[in-house]
Amino acid sequence: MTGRAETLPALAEVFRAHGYEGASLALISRATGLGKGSLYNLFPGGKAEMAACVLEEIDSWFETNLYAPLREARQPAEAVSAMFDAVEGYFRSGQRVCLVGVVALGSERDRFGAAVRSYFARWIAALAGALERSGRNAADSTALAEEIVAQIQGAIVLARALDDPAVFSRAMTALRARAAAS
Amino acid sequence: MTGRAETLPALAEVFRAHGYEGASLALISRATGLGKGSLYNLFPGGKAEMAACVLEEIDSWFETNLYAPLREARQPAEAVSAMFDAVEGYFRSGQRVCLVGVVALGSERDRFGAAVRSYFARWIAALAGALERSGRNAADSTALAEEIVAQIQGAIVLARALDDPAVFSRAMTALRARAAAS
DNA sequence: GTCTATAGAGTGATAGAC
DNA sequence: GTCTATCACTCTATAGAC
Repeated sequence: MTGRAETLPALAEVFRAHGYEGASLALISRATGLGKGSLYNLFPGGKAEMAACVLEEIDSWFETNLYAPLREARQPAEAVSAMFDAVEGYFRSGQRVCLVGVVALGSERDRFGAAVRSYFARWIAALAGALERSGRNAADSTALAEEIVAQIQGAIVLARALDDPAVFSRAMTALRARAAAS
Repeated sequence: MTGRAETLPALAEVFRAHGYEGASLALISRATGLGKGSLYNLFPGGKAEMAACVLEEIDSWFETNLYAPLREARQPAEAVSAMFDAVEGYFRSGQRVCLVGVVALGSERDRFGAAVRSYFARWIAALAGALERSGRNAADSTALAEEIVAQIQGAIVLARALDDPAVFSRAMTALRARAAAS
């Protein structure tokens, strides 16, 4: 009696590890412990629906754990700091890839374009709002938020390329300092 | 009588557009205009050898057009500025993906690990050297070089995710300013 | 009986290797 | 072009819950 929710974490790891095209149903079947029948019962739309559900789950995790706190924080500076904690934990210091970023770089971008755009646009908007409420003007806040989100994505690429998690941690430390500065 | 060199640009575009797994021999055959037989004649190692050659070609383009000028510049500040020009042109304002970055994020990372690591390590080292010769201390130069290279990678992700080349251009403008600052 | 969940053989298409 | 392996996917069969 397994539902979609229980399979999503394993599904997400397969897509992260192999990408959309590389995640074969055989791999998915092995990773989830579910036969093809069960998978198609849970996800009638096949692989595309599986990926869409995974992206949705990721989106809602970020909404709950990052965006909402950034938006609602009474102490925005602390919320920004907490965001960096969450980011370091979630991406395992750059050893875990950002699936939404991977999709944005791949040829599946068009299929999931709306979800990808929304994920990043809301991240930037929530962060920019927190920066603004902690004393910056609107234009600077948006610019810095965009830089921070991009730097996080780039730090994942670089940490994996150099096979060195310290690269990711250093980048987060530098970003914290920039976010905290005047 | 086509050689490897003539097929590499088309090959590179296929890998950039579809990723390593998504670049099928059928796509490659169509993009290069070569039959499968010719492809295996040119690249006996198959798809893996094609990708390795493409990465090598990219590496040597960067070596010639970015790293060497950064290392040898008599006016390092101008060389850094020229690097940003080259980067904006090469990545088409973020509409063209960095294949080395894509490989770093994918499951093919281990296969091409040495090439990927070398590409980014040499970029950072060459840039850090130019920053140092333009007046910074060694530690700051390395840190800033790492940040800049990561930010370029992240700006590609973000520009594609938001489907907005202006995101990439803004990021490059901000980086130029940081590189030029004291 | 009707339902949902399961496993897995079997489908044609297409993969990469040669 | 020819090969075999594997692709995403369909379908049949079977299970237990009600």
